[in-house]
Amino acid sequence: MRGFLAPLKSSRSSSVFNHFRKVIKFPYSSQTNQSFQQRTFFKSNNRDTTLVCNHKRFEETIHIFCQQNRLKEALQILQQIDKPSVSIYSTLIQSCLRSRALQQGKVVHQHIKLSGFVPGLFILNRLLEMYAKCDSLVDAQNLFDEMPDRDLCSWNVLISGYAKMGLLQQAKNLFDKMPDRDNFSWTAMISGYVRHERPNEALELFRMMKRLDNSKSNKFTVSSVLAAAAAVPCLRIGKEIHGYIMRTGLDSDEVVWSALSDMYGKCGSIEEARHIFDKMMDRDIVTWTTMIDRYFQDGKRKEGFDLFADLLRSRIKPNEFTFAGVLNACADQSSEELGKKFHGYMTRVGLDPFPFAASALVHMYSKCGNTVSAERVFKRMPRPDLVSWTSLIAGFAQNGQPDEALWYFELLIKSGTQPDHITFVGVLSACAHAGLVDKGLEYFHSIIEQYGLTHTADHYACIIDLLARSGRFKEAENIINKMSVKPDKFLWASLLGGCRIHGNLKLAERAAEALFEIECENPATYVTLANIYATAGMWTEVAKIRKTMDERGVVKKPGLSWIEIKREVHVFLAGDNSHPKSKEINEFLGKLSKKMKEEGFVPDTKLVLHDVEEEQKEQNLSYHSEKVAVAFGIISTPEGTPIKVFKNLRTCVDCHNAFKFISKIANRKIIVRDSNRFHYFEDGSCSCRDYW
DNA sequence: AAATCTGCAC
Repeated sequence: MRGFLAPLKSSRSSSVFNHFRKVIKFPYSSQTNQSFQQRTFFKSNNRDTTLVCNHKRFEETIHIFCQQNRLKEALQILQQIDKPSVSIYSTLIQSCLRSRALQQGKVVHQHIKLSGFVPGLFILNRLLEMYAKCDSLVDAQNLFDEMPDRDLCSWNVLISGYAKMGLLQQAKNLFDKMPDRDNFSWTAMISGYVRHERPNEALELFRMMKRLDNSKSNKFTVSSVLAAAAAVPCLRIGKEIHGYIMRTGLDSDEVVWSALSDMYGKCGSIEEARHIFDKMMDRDIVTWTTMIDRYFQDGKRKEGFDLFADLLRSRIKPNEFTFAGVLNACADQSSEELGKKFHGYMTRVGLDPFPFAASALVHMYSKCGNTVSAERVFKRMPRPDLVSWTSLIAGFAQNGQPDEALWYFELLIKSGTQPDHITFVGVLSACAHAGLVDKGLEYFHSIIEQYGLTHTADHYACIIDLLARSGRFKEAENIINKMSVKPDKFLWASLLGGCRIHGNLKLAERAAEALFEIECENPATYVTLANIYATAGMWTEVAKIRKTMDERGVVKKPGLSWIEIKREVHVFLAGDNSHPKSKEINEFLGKLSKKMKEEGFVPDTKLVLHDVEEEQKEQNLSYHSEKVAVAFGIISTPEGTPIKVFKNLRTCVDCHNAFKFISKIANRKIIVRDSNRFHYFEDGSCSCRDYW
């Protein structure tokens, strides 16, 4: 580069020029040619230097433009050269491949054909790869068929291109036809299966490979096959491969170790994964991120954050994937303060506009109930992708801002982006939150009619939720009876919930029966059904359900609520008085209850089985966990501060009503996020129009 | 001269 930029000595340059003048076409007059040189050669060098135009320099210019991804300019210069060398073509094709520029790649291919250059296998394979990677398999296939000679590489490039696109059958056909196979062929085929979620076929192929020719496996093959074992997931097979790796001495590569650790993590053996992680000599950011995320997915938040802290102390820099995982963990426990800290860090290192990281930020702020910040992050994104749009829409929907959610959806459509099935989950739940049944139905039908997508089980669950909540059971049943996919547990649970609100006993029994078949261990189904019977005064049935629960050993999960105050998370369990301020909280709640009764609050006594907590309440002053958390929030923050509380289960009806009164009496905005939605209470009313 | 491990939205 430096040599190229340095001016040539004039005496030498003229002879070089003469040497090449025969093979260079000059479409410009000498005057224009002069300015052309300066324009192309010295973009990055302001020195006014006299240069001689020669073949070599044209080629070097092309190399530089390719390095800078300035394909258009490189192609312009290509037109000036009569007989480009192999390396020029190779550089150009590689550059097209890198920027996935199919059209420019075709121009180069055309140039090769017209220039009379007879491409060797090297160039042809490059072209083949370019077509395969630009997803233009028709061109790749045509070229492959035209090729007079093919080597292993040609086959492999085509196979790995076919396999990556998901055309596994075609790839397999090619693979079977191959005269000879090397480890590239095997790896391409195996990783194709893994990538398209067919791990068992990948493992089968690996077994076949071991049987036919053991020497063909290398670090790439075993990494792929470990990913297959992780995807099943099957610890036994994973351990077998681990043994194989040790026997064959393939354990010297970092990526293999990384895949190994990942396999153990995914197969549920996190200690073993950490053990391998600790033994690794040279951990890269992928390894770190994998390990940290594994902890989070295992519900081990503390270990995850601790490891992240270790990472920040190391010399390895976290990337946007790392932050996406960590922010997701913040979102799960709604730690806005912690999330903000990471946001600040991301801004400092310049990671915040990356789509992956920005979407995670939008998600985190939404899950913490801060749609203002979520929207701000979104608006700052240079080019928001579909995931960011969907995060924002879903965030507004969950936060009781359906108008904003639908407004952003319309904006998304106007921007020309095609929504996907997940976007519509957000849209439909926004309609549910707003009680917009007909609008919801309209969107539901538009999924197929306007957007050419198919209805997923999630869409059906959403629309049944919407119809059942508003008591439109006939329509709900009609949809269920002619659904294109099997109704899942979320759909039945929505229907059951709707039946509870409207006291539809017959349909409730159908829903509960279906739920018992899918997951007989979920206590929520028993409790809801019992409550429906209780409301109808059918006490024998209630007793029967209690008995069945005992027999099957079904236990209601304990309700858990938490609140973050000054970066510290306080967790409350119903009936648990271990918090240092327990006495104060109970006193406050006692006073509050009295005041609430005066204001006309009637505790809901019909719901006998909804909670055991309920029954004990009057006797020992043990309150629902979310009530305790709210009370603690009120007494530990200055007047006027909004209270944000989170619960692992769904908020109970009684508390939902109580919070309306509390928001008025204490003059506080109360925000409760339960397992699946937000509830906003202000001055005696709640924003959720869909709740109970 | 081609490839292997992480991964945001419901």
